[in-house]
Amino acid sequence: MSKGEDTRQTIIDTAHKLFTRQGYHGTSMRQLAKEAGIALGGVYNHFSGKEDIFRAVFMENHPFLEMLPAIEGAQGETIEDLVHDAAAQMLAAIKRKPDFINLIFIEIVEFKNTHTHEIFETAFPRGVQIVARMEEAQGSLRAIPALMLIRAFIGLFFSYHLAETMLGEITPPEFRENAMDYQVDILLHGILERSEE
Amino acid sequence: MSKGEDTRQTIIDTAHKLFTRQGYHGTSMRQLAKEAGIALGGVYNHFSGKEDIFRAVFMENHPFLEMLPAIEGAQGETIEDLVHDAAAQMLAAIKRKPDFINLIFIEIVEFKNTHTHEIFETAFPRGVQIVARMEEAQGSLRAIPALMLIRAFIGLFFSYHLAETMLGEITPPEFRENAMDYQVDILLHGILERSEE
DNA sequence: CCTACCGATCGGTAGG
DNA sequence: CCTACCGATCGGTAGG
Repeated sequence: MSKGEDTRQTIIDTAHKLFTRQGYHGTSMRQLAKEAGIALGGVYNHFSGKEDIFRAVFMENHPFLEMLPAIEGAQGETIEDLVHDAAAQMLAAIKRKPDFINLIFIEIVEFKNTHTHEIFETAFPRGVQIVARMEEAQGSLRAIPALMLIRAFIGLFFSYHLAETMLGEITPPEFRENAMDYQVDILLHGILERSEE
Repeated sequence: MSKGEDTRQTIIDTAHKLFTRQGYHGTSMRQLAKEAGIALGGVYNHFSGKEDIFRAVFMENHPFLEMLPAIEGAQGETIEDLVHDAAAQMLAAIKRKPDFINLIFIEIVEFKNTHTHEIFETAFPRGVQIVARMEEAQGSLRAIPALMLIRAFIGLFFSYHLAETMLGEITPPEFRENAMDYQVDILLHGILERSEE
């Protein structure tokens, strides 16, 4: 990696850290430059402006790019095993980068989703492949469009993460203990055909 | 209502509109004052500062205050009817105030949830009552803690709304058609005891 | 509730 | 002529 690419990556990583912790407008170019170890003016050799930096951070760290591999790499013989394994990997991805979903909030609040279509263009083909895989194994699944199943699955993690973020420190423990297990259980029960087990 | 209270309310309503559309840091005190029809300095006769205004907006317009009545007012003989009716009312509440959830994003990104505990203190007792009601009617419900059922139900709407916001304009229609119906169907199937219907 | 104004800091750019 | 970056400062705006 050249010196220039290295500096550019340092700026992106520093911006990612600061934006998710302090928000976009809450982070100044001066603070960003200082923490990245370069002068303010130097930032503009790599990016045309502040929004250009957010765009790069968003493209490199979008939650979908963490979630898709977790789903794609799920292992298991039965649907139950597949979903449980995918859920475990999603949970691990969330814990690895606990505030990566903040990027989506910034994108919605500050940029009105103007960058989301770029992410979607790269994520969509991979989503199609996942749908195809699910439809192959659809033996014991209920007759629900695969897109709706994926949406329910991904939605479960967004709402789980949102609830943990919002309520984590202020709710009684029984509101959160084993919450993920229960939510996955409800989802599984909701998408599987009823059968005599 | 006195003149002063009227002005205060105008500031809150204007701030609510601007914050949800432009974000917190994206809205200046000057713009807020101008759109509220008063001078910049006059705002500080009603609020101690910008954060104080957000706090008032947040307390008056928190999504929970829209969602709780929708759940509390649900009508129906069976669990299915109750959930379907509650879902319909939640959906109506979302459509009435399409970007009210942005307040939560601002609270998370800009304020790190510092105001959420205030909301929770007023919302919690009402949540307890809903739990009690659900446990009375728990005949055909699976053995899942009522708090987990409420969490799944509320989470469904957050993730639905988030998906609509993020993907609304850029996804093919089949990703969204009847999405709410399918998600409610999956939830219902997931929380109801299997029975010979 | 307004006019007038503050210390400081904002995102971005100058020449070298 | 290139790259990567500097110290200094631009015109405007932030909350108060």
